[in-house]
Amino acid sequence: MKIKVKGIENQGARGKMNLNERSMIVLQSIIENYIKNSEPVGSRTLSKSIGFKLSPATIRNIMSDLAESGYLIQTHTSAGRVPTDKAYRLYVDSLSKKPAVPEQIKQKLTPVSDVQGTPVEDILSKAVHLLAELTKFACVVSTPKQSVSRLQRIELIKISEDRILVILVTKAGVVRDKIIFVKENHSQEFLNSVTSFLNEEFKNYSMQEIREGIHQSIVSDRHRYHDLLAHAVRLGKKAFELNQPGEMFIEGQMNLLLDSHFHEQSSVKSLIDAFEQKTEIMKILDDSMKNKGVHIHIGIENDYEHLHKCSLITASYRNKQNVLGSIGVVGPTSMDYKRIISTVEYTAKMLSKTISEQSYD
Amino acid sequence: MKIKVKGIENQGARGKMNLNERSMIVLQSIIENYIKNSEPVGSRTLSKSIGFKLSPATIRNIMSDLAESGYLIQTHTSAGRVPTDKAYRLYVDSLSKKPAVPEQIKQKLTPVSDVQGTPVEDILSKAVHLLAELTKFACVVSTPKQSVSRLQRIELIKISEDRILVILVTKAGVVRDKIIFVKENHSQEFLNSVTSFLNEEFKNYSMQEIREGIHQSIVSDRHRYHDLLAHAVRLGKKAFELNQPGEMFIEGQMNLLLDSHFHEQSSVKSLIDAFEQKTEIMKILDDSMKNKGVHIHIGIENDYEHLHKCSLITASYRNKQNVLGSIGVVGPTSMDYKRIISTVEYTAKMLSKTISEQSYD
DNA sequence: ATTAGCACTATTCATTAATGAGTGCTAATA
DNA sequence: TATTAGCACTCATTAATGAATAGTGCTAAT
Repeated sequence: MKIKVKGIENQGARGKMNLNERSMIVLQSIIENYIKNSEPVGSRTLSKSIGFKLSPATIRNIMSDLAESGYLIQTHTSAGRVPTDKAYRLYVDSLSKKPAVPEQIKQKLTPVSDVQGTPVEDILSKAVHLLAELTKFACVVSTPKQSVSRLQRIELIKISEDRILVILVTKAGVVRDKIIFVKENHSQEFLNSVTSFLNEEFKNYSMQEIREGIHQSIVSDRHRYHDLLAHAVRLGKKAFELNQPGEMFIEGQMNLLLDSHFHEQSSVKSLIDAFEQKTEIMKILDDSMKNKGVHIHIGIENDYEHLHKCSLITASYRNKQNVLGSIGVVGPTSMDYKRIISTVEYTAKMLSKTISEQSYD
Repeated sequence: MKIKVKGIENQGARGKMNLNERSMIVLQSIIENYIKNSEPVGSRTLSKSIGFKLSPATIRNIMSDLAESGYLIQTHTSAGRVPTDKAYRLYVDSLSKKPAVPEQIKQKLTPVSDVQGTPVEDILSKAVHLLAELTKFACVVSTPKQSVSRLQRIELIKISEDRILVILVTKAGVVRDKIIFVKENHSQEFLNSVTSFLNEEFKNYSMQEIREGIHQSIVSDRHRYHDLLAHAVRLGKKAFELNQPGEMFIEGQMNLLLDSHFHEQSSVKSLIDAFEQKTEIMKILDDSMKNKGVHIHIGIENDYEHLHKCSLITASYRNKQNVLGSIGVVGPTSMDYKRIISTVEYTAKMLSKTISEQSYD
């Protein structure tokens, strides 16, 4: 009892603020050590690897305090200590300035911007592939959100008596096609009139706006062409209906299995489920579109239970007008945050740049 | 020495033909046992599980012969026996008639055919997903080969001053879009003329035929429209250039890692490489389009070294006119061939049916 | 031709003991 | 008062041992 109290007093003395500078450095050192070797780190090892001189005994005291404040845990009594999610959070928050992107990574990523007239999907797929190769973790990227994409062009092509091929080209350069079924047998000429009407009316509007405004439009313009309008609206409604729930490309799942941090069976199985589900990871990607910069979700911070054992680093990409989607890395909580964060950030930047250059405006 | 010879004589006596019927049954029994439990099978176990009465000793003799003929190997002296690739080959070749498809599998696969106006890619992706779920292995499917696809419709859409969006719709219902860059600033009206010329000229021809014939065409028709033709050919050449090297969807890679047969690290790593490479597996899928029915590649039979530890079961799918691509399963050499073969076959059939219904003709 | 019996072999499993990395506490030190 | 050295203690990992087990191959009997 007495002893416990003394320990707490000690901690109180050292940590007048949230954490005294020295213990902060120790914690940082532990984290970086653990990230590197993925093994619990003990006081002896640390005493050597740390910058300045400090005996193992002193470090043990500090560690003891850190453990009590919830930054470290022990897997068992006589083992070294392992950082908690709380520690990682403190660590990434304290990363003063984003570290420079290594030249090597920059070079590897140049192929992303080296594309002429490539479909956006291919660019995304290339980017996520490279990201997986660089980070050695699983990576995901969401395709541009249809709802915020602005219309560049719509085209209606008669395919057969009852089928019309709808082509939507967005400003971002995404081409979406879908086939709609109709009862009436429209001529291609008629479809052309509808097409040019829709193009005039809706160019530059986002899909969402179009979907919401398509009724409005009838009302105000009712007088002009009568028959045309009725059909145009009917076709337009079908054409602009959102069909895809939003896609996601995944790469490098395998990397996770070979990773030393995931040697436990259970957490791997969890992750597999998470990737099969898709929706939960998609949610995180969508969230990441709301704010600028890199987003970091560490272990337990994730709502989704299957992601409790891993961290996600995400960043959105955009063209000149809009935020389109986001790209991210899924790895163990003990990933090399410095490196991953800067890599993700840089990749997203390159992606934005490339897609912006390809956009129409 | 004497003994060895005696063994060979024994084998000779039993196997007047290639393999006497009884040893065939024993081999079959061993294989099925090993497929089920993925553990070396011994004479005692077999003596019980085999249909008719046969003492362990007799079975040992038979096994010894089979081992000498290269159908079985032992991992070590006092272990049971394990079938070789040669044995699996004999086994699948002797599967007299394709076993019936379990009702359960049929039910699971009905969703594939339950699609109205869905893009072919989505159908493929759904099929391969279901196949992976059913087989619990990794599954692949190749997208319809562009070169054999027949043209239903081509459309040229002016996107910006120097960019034209090309839409190719094939009979199979695949919509391919690509953007081509041009120097001249053509009007949309002009593009429309080119479009209808190309459509008239090339409808129902395969992409390959079109690519080969596009020169021919100029020559014969030289007189008709002059200026138009020159441009049409130039644009057409660009438009029909094959852009994609042929895609492939992969699903269920993770299944392999959880599989009991792949407990060795090395073979998993090999497979990962094989999937990253893609080209080698693609080759096998392409090969499978040349002949009807199910194709089976067992372990060492594969040219590609990384696939030596696994088997591939593939089958092509088609629409009414053409073989379009193929779908397949990648699993351990000790997979349940009966089940997998029939499942792949049935899936391919459903796929063909579904796609045929969606084809235009 | 088949089988029973026996000697022999290699794996697997549990037990034990030795090693070593690490902690916590106390007492000495600067 | 903060730091450090020293010591007892804990627990995981490793290696060694031996018993149990599943399997084979050979020989002799049926």
